[in-house]
Amino acid sequence: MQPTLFPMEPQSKPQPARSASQISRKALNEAQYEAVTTVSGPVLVIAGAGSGKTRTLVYRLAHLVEQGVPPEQILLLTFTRKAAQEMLHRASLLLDDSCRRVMGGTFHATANLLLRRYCRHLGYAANFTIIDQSDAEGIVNLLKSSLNLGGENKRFPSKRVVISILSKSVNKGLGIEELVEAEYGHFHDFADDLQTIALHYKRFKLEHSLMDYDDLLVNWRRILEEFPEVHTELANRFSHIMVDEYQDTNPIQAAIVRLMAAKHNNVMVVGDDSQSIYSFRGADFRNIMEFPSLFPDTRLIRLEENYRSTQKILDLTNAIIEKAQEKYTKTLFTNITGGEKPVVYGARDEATQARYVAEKIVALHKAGEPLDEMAVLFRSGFHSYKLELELTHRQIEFDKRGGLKLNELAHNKDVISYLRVVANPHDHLSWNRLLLQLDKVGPKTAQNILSRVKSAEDPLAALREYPAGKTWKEGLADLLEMLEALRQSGMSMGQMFERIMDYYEPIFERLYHDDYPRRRRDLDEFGRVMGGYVELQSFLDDASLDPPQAGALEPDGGKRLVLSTIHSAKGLEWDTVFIINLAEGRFPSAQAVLPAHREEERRLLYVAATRARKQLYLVYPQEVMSYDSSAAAGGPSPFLQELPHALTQSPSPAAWQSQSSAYGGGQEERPDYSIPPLKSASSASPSGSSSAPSIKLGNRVRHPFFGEGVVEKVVSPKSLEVLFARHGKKTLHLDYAKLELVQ
DNA sequence: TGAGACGCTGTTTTT
DNA sequence: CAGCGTCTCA
Repeated sequence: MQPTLFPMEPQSKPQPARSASQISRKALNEAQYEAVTTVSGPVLVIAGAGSGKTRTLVYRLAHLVEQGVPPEQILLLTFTRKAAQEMLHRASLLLDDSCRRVMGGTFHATANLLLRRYCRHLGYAANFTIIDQSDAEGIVNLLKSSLNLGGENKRFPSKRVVISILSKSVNKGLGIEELVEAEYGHFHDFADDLQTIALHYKRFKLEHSLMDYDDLLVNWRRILEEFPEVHTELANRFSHIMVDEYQDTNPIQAAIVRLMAAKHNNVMVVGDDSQSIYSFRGADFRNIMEFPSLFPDTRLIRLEENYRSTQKILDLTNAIIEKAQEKYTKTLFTNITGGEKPVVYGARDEATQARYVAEKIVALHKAGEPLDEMAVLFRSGFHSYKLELELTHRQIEFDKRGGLKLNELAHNKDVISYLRVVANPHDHLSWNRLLLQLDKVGPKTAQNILSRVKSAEDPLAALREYPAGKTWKEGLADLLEMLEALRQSGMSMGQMFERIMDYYEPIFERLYHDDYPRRRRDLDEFGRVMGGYVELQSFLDDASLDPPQAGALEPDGGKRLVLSTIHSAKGLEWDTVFIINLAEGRFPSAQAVLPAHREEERRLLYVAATRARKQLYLVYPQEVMSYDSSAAAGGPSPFLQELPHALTQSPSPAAWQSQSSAYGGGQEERPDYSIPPLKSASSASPSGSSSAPSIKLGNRVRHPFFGEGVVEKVVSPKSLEVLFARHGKKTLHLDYAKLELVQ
């Protein structure tokens, strides 16, 4: 996360082609070669998982430059900034450093750079602040109270839902009313209020020079659509455009691509409809299929040979996607033979699952597998907590990706707010946060102060004149003094951090008195990241657009195991992949009830499983505890149950012996539970296998966690559907669940 | 009007 | 378990 502004400036003269490399021909298969060398006109590449998509993009990049296309005229849009940099790096190895001058990054980061330059056309000052989702939610909160909405009504959508509705409305180009009717029927009564909030939200952002993620895209499109001279300038500037992960773009991004390519029409997009996993961000996998209608005479190229996984893994992933309701046929094949069938393992609970995975990793590592060639993937950030404990105990180093970001921690947000106010004094969202930190200042006072300085040219100066209450006069003066000091240029980012901490430290300790020592470490880490920047604005931009992972110090070169959400694992691959918590209620996520959402969850599993080169483990706990240690869910995910049995194997009992757990080893083992794979090996807990007397339809049964229930359905000789009084309907497998008949 | 205590609820994924 | 809203007291 170094400051990486991509050069926008001079266009260099065409580079003479370096030695005509035959690189491409040999290193590429026929379809890849065609994709690399088709440099004019629109091209759509449907690239199956592991089909050498990145390789193709990298070679094409090098090929273009080699053909004499000035790197500055190439625009590479990727899903993460890291992906762009990785590709530019690899292209520069193939050819030379000129590849580095290609303009590349995410849609959002590129929008940011362009808008800093052109946003004045839209009435925005160039020092606008980019806000993240929680900032956006903060605005909704402010509006809710100032507009007196939702107050007493408990059913009013939460700020989170409000923002997702507003965002969807923007991304899908639907009116609030329309959208609410279509997708949020239960909020029908609030459609008007939502409309009001939407209006004020928009106004608030404009008045205070704030842009959210959607604004970056929408405003990029607007300057292209509404300002022909800007459109011409930009469309002329980029002669070649490439877009990666096109299946995860939304209609706005599609429009941007169309407009940016309007002059030269040399645009290649790459993607895989089976791997579309961002519909919550407005993406629609059908977008990729519509590309040819956006660009007539599109050349369609399919990459279908998989170079990543063994046939045994591919058989399973094909089976996963085979079940998809809607799919565009694409047959993946590989020439990689051998390997093991994917392993399916039902652990008793999360602790056992963590232990199993950790022990397996240790064993594989001992057998020579480098730690960084293994990864553990999961649906949601918190799914790995137990495993993190286990790994920490065993001193296995890991990197966690996805989940909490450094800039999402409240105390780091505080620090960001000071800087934001310096960069953009009209940012009332940040002002509000800072004012609330003053002792004796609450929401009312903060609003009063802000409404008075609203129209001031220089809010800082205006505040100094403000008739402060005597209880908080001093606090305000200190704050202003600190901000004034930051505003004087000449301070390095490191010095700014020091100055902020001088002021903030006592406030910080008061605010977070229970655990400020722990939080202090995050702040120091944050300060170090900040110290790496030269420019305040680029630090703030990156803090929103490319936030560093919490707890992940910059890589020290040591090889580490990777823990990652599936979303953050997109595009990556490892020898060995564990997918954990593949359990009912967790994956697919319990929230995914609509068919379309469940379909996306299935694609998510597909993405996860196709990350594996040699070995794949699918693991789930029989019981999942929720935070208050009641049973919440558990048992194999429906996705697992529908997979053909022949494609997977159970772990051999000898493969891992239950040693004393690193944590909770002494915990009373609940005698009712046997560890499934060991059960047949008779080492199961004593009373475990005595369960499952013949249970019939209509019987009352007792389950150790779910309590009492009635058998509703006998699915198979070994599995039942039981309706529990307190936990609803569960499907239980008699080999795993200990059920007692209740007389 | 602000601060702090208490009790209820709901819990993805990311730019 | 945190992040709400609600309630009470200063």
